[in-house]
Amino acid sequence: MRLSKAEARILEQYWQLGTSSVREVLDSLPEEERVAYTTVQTLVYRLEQKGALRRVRKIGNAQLFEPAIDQREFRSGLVRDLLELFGGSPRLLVSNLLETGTITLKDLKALQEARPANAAKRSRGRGHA
Amino acid sequence: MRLSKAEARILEQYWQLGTSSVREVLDSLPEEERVAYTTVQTLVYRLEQKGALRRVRKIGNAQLFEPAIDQREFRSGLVRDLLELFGGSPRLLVSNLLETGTITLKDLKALQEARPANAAKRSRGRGHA
DNA sequence: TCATTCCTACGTATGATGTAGTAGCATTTA
DNA sequence: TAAATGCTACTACATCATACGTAGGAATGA
Repeated sequence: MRLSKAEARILEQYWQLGTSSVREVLDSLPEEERVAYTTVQTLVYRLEQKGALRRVRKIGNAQLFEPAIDQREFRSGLVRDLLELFGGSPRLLVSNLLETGTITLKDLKALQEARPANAAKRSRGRGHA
Repeated sequence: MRLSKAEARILEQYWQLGTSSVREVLDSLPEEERVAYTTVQTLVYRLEQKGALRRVRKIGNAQLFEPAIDQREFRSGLVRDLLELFGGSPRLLVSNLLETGTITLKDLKALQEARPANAAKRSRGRGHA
């Protein structure tokens, strides 16, 4: 599933807010990103069509939606796509982070210590933040 | 500068081939990605307009192009964009790589050892792998 | 030189995306 | 209950991206 930038932005809000209406999402956007109600609505519909949101129930006549995909999985997809442009090498990607000073060796060390060995196994099946 | 996926794909070929013609790029694409000559041409033109390629000279009546931007810089831009969707946290990004098993602790260790401390300074002005 | 081949310039078609408007039903409220 | 408000569903439309076709000029070779 491929989401556009604007769609991803809305989905982000849903992850942050949890189940909510179009209106609530709109209101949650910072001033600078404010768009028309129907613009958000369209994006929400497209996200629903793509299976990224699902409608859960109505409150009054407002339809509530909630995320239907996991943020972690979504991000993994993004990373996967990006990796294609790094010749499939995650090490090149991390190298880039290091070279541009985006991340430091200290950061890496911290990550390693936070994740002693069995890290990979943890990744499935628990609620997200 | 923002490149589409297809454009980025063509630019990749240029980085690999160096100075070359539309025809050469087309021929260099693997079977599964083969498209029409004019499709590549369109992409090359757009890349030129965006300043990612520049025309260098003619051989016969074929125009030769070469990359006008650095692969490393380009990738950095991509990573920067991606990071926005990780709440700007490179550590979250690397966490994701670890959690999905895309990269291992061993990889990280290797990277760290390959780059003792002065890593950031090395990043400019040498050819890539 | 004349046919063939190749390249360029330009144009077309289609689908995705960003942004928003309108009509009308549902809900709330005077 | 009738007006006001809010939400949904549908539509509109401009722009971008992908992909390709065609016309015609340049180069090549017989």
